[in-house]
Amino acid sequence: MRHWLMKTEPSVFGIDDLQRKGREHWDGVRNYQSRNSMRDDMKLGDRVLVYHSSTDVPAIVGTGRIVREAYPDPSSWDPDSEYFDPKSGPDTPRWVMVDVAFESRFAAPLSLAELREVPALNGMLLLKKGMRLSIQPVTPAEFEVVLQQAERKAGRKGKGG
DNA sequence: GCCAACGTTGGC
DNA sequence: GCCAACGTTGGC
Repeated sequence: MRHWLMKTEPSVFGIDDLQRKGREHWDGVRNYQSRNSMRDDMKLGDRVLVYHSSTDVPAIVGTGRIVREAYPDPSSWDPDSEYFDPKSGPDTPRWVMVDVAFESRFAAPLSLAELREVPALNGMLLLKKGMRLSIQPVTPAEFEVVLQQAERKAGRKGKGG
């Protein structure tokens, strides 16, 4: 089983939307490297960190799980979609998506700034300068540390500190 | 195949 | 809104 980080803009689709819907097809990825990750490496049951970008406080906000492996993204040949790509068609799909199921929503999101303060996450791709990939591999150790940090922060919050 | 110009991402 | 860092495009 692999671990991933998937970015999303909460103004478009955030962890609250994922929780409400239970699962969602992750459409709109238009970067070849991210597409290849989804197409070649994402497997059923893989775990996902959900990350909010382009928002006041960019943060990891919860977790999900891959519940359907890569299949063509129909928004790529929908002229009315903001994700439309004239080079993609039903017979020649250029872009793929996966389905992600909601798993958890952190009581206290872990902001980018907080993540940078965790020594064990020094090597995390997300924290590297210039890293813009919307789909990133995460090591099992990093994934575990993130969960621990989220629990720790939620615990502090719960005790009023 | 090079590379300049342009577009996008995304934190700040 | 700025701008650094990338990715893509297209002329040659």
